[in-house]
Amino acid sequence: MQKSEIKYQKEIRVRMAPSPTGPLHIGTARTALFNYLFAKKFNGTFILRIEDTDKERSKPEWEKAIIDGLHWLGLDWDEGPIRQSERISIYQKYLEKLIADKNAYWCFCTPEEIEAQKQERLSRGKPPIFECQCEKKQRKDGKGTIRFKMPKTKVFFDDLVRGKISYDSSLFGDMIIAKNLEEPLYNFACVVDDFEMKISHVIRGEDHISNTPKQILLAKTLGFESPQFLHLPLILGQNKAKLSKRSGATTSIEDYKRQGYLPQALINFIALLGWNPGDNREVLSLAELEKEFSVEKIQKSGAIFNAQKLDWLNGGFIRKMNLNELTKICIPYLIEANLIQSGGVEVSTISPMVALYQERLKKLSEIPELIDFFFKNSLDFPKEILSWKGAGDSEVIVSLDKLANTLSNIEKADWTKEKLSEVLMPIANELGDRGKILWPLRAALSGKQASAGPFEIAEVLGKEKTLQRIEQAKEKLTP
RNA sequence: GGCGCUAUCGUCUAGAGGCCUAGGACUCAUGAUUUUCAAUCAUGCGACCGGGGUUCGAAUCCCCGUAGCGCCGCCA
Repeated sequence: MQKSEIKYQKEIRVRMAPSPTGPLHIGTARTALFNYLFAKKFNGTFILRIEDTDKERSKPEWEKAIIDGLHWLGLDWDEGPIRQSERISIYQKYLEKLIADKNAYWCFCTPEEIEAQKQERLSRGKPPIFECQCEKKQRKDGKGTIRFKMPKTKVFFDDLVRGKISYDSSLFGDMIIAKNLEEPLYNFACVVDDFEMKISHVIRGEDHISNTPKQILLAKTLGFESPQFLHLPLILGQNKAKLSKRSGATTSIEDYKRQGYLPQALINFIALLGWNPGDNREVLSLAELEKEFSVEKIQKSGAIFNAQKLDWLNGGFIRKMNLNELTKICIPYLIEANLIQSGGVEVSTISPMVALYQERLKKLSEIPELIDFFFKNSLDFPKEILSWKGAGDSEVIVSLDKLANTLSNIEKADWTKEKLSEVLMPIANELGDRGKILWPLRAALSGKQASAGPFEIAEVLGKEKTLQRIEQAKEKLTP
């Protein structure tokens, strides 16, 4: 399939058009990313348009959530947000023109009549569309809708990633473009705005592909030149269907943030879902994406959301972070886990603990369970954890005694992991099996099967607490 | 049901007719390192949907199947 060429002659203007009916969806975020990258690539303008024509479902708090999410991801726009709800008079003008020109008409059929006709057509193997042939001037409830008189023709368009696509509009029916003069509907408002805002390229999800011919015909009727279209493949869930909350997948950016994913990781990941830089690089920053982005490399088929790869990317970005920055964003998780009080702890107190787990962290939300032992006065764990390679209680007690004796001789001022290692390693080596002493130490200090190393933990804990925990471990083993 | 789109390891992908014994990444397995877990490094497992063409030669081009997905709202 031949891909069509991007028209450069006019100013590049793209838009991101979410409807504020829910949190920022991962698919919406990806559409935003590609629009953003496209604008950057061609030195164009990126516009944020809020499609809030649905009065019932649109909520200001969702608009805020979407805007916050976009900011968090670092996807900033050049114009907007422009709300469709504030442009009703513009749509009204075109609606009146359409009606005056007899390209649109009022339909007073009832929902029941419409449904009945669709069912009837479906039973005959025809597309379930509705054709209004009524001459009604009014409905009992006084309500009606405005329908676009769909021209019956073949529609062709050149999609920037899919190439030539054609449709037969005689299969469409006269679509409703507005509930009334004050309430335009998506397909119509979208066409008017794309024209009014001089949008040069419409970059959106593949689920809009079948709206495209309808919008092209509407635009043509209104005398508008249609923008170029670029339909992105869908993000799929494990079930290979469009990623949805219903199927149990996490879909909102807010939830990913809450789980401790970094915006860089999310951006990197969704960029790679359906696009690649043309070489083997996998880890890319937004700045690098801006530099490398190319329409030619956009995939045609949908991509299944692979959370394991996201985790891998996230872990990588966490490892590269500045420790203080990392600690700051970890603190809310510690507060939520009741390990520390809000506002009561300095970053410098926590950062040494975070430092020990920076390379073990995949998501921020894992930090409380990893470092909780630092905050406790006594550790609650089964004594078996202290045993290295099945050593008996008495054997472990011997090791712990030796540790207590050795460590108590180290000056508080010398209490660094280097010094601890210097003192303890010779002893551990003498034993032939370092684990005989190092494992009980680490286990006694952390109370965990797996943790950071004993010297590092001891350093953060300090001399007093270290010795105290060794004592507590001994008590556990003494009947 | 109609229309449209898509089709390479389990997943994300490289591949523009010979460079393909199909490359990389995630996952998984094994090993090295190591006091544990990570991290890191090394190795391994693993795919061209099927059938016809075209061609000296096809993962790549064409056709036909098949499958999956999307849309068919007074939602966007």
